Parts: sequence; C-alpha cells; structure tokens
Amino acid sequence: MYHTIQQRVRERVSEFLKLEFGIEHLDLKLEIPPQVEFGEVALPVAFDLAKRLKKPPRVIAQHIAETIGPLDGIEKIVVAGGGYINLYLQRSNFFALLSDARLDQLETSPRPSDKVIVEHTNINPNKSAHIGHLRNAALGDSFVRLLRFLGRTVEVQNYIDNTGVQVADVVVGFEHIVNLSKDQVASLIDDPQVKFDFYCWDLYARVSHFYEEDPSRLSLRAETLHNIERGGNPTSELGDLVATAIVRAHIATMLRLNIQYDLMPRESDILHLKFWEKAFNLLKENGAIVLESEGKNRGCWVMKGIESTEKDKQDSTTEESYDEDKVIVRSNGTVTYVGKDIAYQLWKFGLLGKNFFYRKFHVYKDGHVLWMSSSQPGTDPEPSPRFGGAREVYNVIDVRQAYLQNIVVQGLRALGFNDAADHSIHFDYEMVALSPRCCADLGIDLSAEDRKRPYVEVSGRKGLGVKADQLIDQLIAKALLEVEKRHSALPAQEQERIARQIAVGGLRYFLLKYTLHSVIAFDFDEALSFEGETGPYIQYAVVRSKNIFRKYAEEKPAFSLEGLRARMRRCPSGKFLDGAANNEVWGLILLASQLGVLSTQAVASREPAVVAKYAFALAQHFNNFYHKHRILPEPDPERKEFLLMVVDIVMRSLEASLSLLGIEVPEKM
RNA sequence: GCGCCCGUAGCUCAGCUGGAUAGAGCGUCUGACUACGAAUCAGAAGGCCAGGUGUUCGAAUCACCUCGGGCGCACCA
Repeated sequence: MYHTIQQRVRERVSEFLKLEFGIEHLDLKLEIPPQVEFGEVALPVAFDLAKRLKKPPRVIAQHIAETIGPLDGIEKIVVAGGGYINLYLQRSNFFALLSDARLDQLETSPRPSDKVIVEHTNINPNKSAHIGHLRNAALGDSFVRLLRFLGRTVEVQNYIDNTGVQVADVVVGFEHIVNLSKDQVASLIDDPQVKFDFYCWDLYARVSHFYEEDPSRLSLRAETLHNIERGGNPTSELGDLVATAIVRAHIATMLRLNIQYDLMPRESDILHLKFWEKAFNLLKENGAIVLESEGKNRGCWVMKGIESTEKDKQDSTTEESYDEDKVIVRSNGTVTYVGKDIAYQLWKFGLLGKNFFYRKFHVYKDGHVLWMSSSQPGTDPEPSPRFGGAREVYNVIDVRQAYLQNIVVQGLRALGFNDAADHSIHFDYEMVALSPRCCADLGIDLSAEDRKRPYVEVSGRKGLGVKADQLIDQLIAKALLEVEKRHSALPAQEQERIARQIAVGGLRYFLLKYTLHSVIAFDFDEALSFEGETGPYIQYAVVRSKNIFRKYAEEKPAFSLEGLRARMRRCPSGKFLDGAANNEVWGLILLASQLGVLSTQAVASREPAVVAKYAFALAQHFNNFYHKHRILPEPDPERKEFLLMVVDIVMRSLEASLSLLGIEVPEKM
C-alpha cells in the first residue's frame, strides 16, 4: 500500500521540478523517515538541488513545500532539519484504504510477461543433502516466491549432475568397496530400515580414504566416470539407479522445507541429446574457443582469459603465476563442466536450437507436477509445459564458483549473445561453514590449526557436515517438547504437525536472516533457538492475533473479518490515529503497509534477508502493541473495532511476509 | 602473485544507491503472568563502526592505502 503513495509522490514531485526549475531525469530519492514524528515520506531532494541552484537547501525545501500545492492523500508538508521535506499522510484516509487492501500480492503497473528461470539446489546426487545445500535452496526458493509476489512468471529448475565425478565415486564405492550388485543396491534403496542417502554419505567418505590409501585406484574413478558418461552398460545403470534414488531423497528433504521445483534437467540428457556438440560447433565457429597446439594445455580446446595474451609475455614461468585460460574440452576429448554449463545456459535462453524430452518425475500433493528431462520422447498422455526460453536467468550458486560462472557468461558473450549474457545472473552467496564448537558437538576431531580458525568448511568428501534431515529431525524433536508442554490435550498428530511447522519456521528463518555475503558459521544453539530473532517468534505473533479473532468469534458468532474490513473503509478512525498520542499505533500500521516496498527492494538487491528482517521488526512492533492494548475487554465498541482492524492488518502483512520466506503459520503455539 | 568477500556492542549479525540521536538478537543484571496463554513485554549496562588519508555542507556508508580473517585462480564441480 505504501508503495503506491511513494509512486504518487515521486510522479508529482518530478513533474513539479520540471515545471518549476526545468529539472528532468533527476534520480528522485524517497526515504522513510526514522520516526513518524518526521512524517511518512521524506524527500532529501533539496540537498541535491542546492549546488545546482546555488541556494541553501533549507531555502529550496521551503520553496518547494510552499508552492507544490496539495497532494492527494497528503495532510501537510513540513521542512525539517537542514532541508528535509517531510510529507505527512492523511492517516484515516490511508487506514481506510489499507483496511480493505490485499496484502498478499502486490498490485503494480504492468510487468514484463517474460519468463524468469531460477536455478537452485543443484546437489550432486550421490549423498544426503547438508546444511550448505539448505542455504542454497532456502535462498532460491524465497527469491522465487518474491519474484512471483511481484507478478513475475518464474520457472524453477534443479539441475542434476548425474554423470559427474561425485556420482562416479559412490559407484566406485558400491562396485569396489562394498561389492554390491545392482540388485543388491536396489533392495538397499527399498529397505525401509536403511536411509539410502545417509548410507551413501558414509560410503562417499570411505571412497576418499580408499583413494588415499592407494592413489592408483584413481584409475577406477576415471574408468567409472567414462562408463557413466557413455551410458548403456552395467556401471552406468548402477549410477542411474543410485542418482535417481538420491534425487528422490533430496526432493523429499526439500519438501519438508516447503520447497518445490518445476523441472530437473539432467546432465546425462545434455550429453545424450548432444547439446554439447551443438554448443561446441557454435563456439568453434565464433572463435570463442581455440585448440591449443603447444604449452601445458596442448591438445585442449580452451577459452582464452581476457588478458592472457598480454600476461603471457610477462613472467608466466614463476611458480605463483596462474593460467588465465580455461580448458573447455580436455585433451582426451571429454567436456568439462563449464562446457556443459554453457550449452545448458544457452538452452535456458532458448538459444541452443535443441530441446529436451520430458517425463513426469513426481506429483506434489497440491497436484503440481515436477518434470524431469529425458533423452527419449515421453509416454505421458499429458504434454509437458514449455520449458526454457527465458529472458532472465538466476543461477543460485555459492560464491566459490564465481570464476566458473564468469566463464559461462563470457562464453555467451563470445557467441554474440550479449543480451543473454547481461541477463545471466549469478545469484552468489557465501558458504555455510561449521563453528569449531559445532564440530565438537558432532564429535569431529579437528587439528590444532583448525581449532583456532573462526570456522571450517563443510566437506562431503570427508563426511564433515550437518545432514539436512538430521538437523530437521532434531528441530522437530525440540519443537515437539515445547508443544507438548503447552498443548498436551491436542492429538499427537496435531502436535507433530505444529512441531514440524515451528521447526521449519526456525530453520528457514535462520538460513535467511543472514545477508548473502556473510559466511554462516553454523552453530546448533543458534539454529535450534525459538526465541528472539527467530522464525517461531514471528509465527507466534501471528498465532496471537489469530487467537484474538478466534476468541472474539466465540463471543460474537456473527463476526466476520470481511464485514469488519468493509466497515473500516467508512469508519471515521481519525480520533484513534491522529496526533502524537497515537504515534505508536500509527507507526505499527505504517510498518505493516510497507511489505511491497521491502519486497521490491529485496528483489532489486537480490537479498531475501531484507524481508526476513522486515517480518521480524513488524512482529516485534506487534508484540509491543499487544502488550499495551487489551483488545477484547475494550469497552468502547468503536475503539475495539479499530484495534481489531489494526490486528488484522498486521496479521495479513505478517502472514504474507512469512509466506515469502516459505514459513507456515501453526494453528496454535 | 592476481582477483573477490568480510572486519560495527562480550558473542552472532542488521544498517552501506552518503543524510535527521549507530540498531537488533543472544548473553548479563532489574522488573512484569488469575486466559486476547510469558515461545512474550518493559528497563539497565555495553560502540574512537579494524586503522589511516582523502572527497563532501555531511562518511559506518564513497575513493585510496595499511593491517587482520576467509574464499577463489584444475584437463574437479
């Protein structure tokens, strides 16, 4: 709601500046004043104009305030400080509009109908998901929700690297360490006593030791990888069996956190459908990659580093100099990940001239279908949606892969696809690491050196990490204890449902409250907390407001929120809103109206934490309000309805905010 | 060696398209529950915003340098 006021002010002031001073194309800044005493919209524009007009800011501000004339919805304009122009809203008017407005979506001017692809999760299908993967998925999923909130059409992809080294390693484990046949692995997968992804987690760590013991065993990896890539042999079948089972496990894990996908493109299909050959030809034709005939990359097709030609002349012989070139095709003829990623990225923009086949992989409870790429035409009677062909692509990948992501974009540019390159966005974020204390909790021995560090990296290879499902289980167990304490009369099933919602709320908020470039040093105490700045704190604020309405409906069965909202549209609420005495309630209402502004900001800055922080601040203000006002015992019926309306507005804004974070609201807490 | 990120209260972090008194949570200490259920609230203590120089009417925020920490720079992904 607030953003429409902003928009109106922006238009009006721009127009005024043009007429009055002949100033155009000024980047007009609007601020939200730090306190309601300073009004609701602040313009620091006079500071910027001071130089141009050679007058003190205060004088300019005064002039604008006096001559701009009345603005719709604005009560008064006051100059403050060194030259701020502060606008004060007509509170009751704004309140009436807000009472009846939809807060769960943003009504905005027409948006581009172009599709946006968000790729996230992308976990190697060879072991269970860990805490680092959860950060990726939570960020990606919340970003998707934000884009949809702003009216964008979004396609969510989860890329499956089912023919990579990591899958090969686990296959080596099955074939050469535990010596299990394909059938035996299949029954392991079906065994309800075995959590297959956890089993692979341990096996994968064993494979690392296996190689360390005897490095000649690395030839097994190469051989296995080659078989998997080629397909149509027992090893590749085993690889496919394992990868598919692990993908199912990942889908289930993510579903626990309310994360869904539209499509899972697989690397094997990129290979079999010869996406790479197509991209390879394009790259060759455009001279984007060259075949090296000498040097250490002899026999490889490489993409030249931007400055490599000049750098080469300098001291490239010293040990510490690094190669600027990136190998795309190895001397043995196989393609690196980057090469395949260039082909995939081209497909996402609809620039490859090839397409996948598709088959249904999973149907979610709400009927939404998760599709998987395929190398063969599908047998589903229902045609698949049209995938790919986006205008804008976000790749949610941690910052350690920035270099690779740049190469991919560089590839697009070399092919002349500048628009696609400009709209290929690496949604980069910092890793989740483990605090030394956390390692101690996990019973991991750290070297004396590592103990001194602020954090240590998660390592799937070493089996060092917090498994996602284990963490979720732990959170649910803890939440369940609290629920049992408070709601012992509820049926067990209902208790568990609430515990799950609280656990997920806690975890998702924990993963989202940090800004992108902050390393999360994972700590059990912080992740398992339900008090203070946490998801459950916000959920609790909503539950409290729902309790008020539930209780009120018991007293007055005829009561309905719709009726209340309609009445409030016409209610003279000024006496409850105007004046300094009502600043606190007004501040709460104003804050509740700002979700649109904050979510726009969150998308523009690619920072879901903005919404997380907002939701928390709003919940905080609400809890304060809740303590100060006893609503149901309120004797004045008009005032009571007004207070109920405030609760409703805040509740709707909080629910919408939580939904952007992928957090549900429990019935009771 | 080169590149990127981080350095704000005891701890974990917001604030960074320059702006109105630097914020929150945790922890510590004081207080507040007879059902709109305290997973809450109120209050207190706690900061040369790593350091330096510059730009500006104005710098936690921008530029440059220094110091600390992390991550990249594979024919792994």
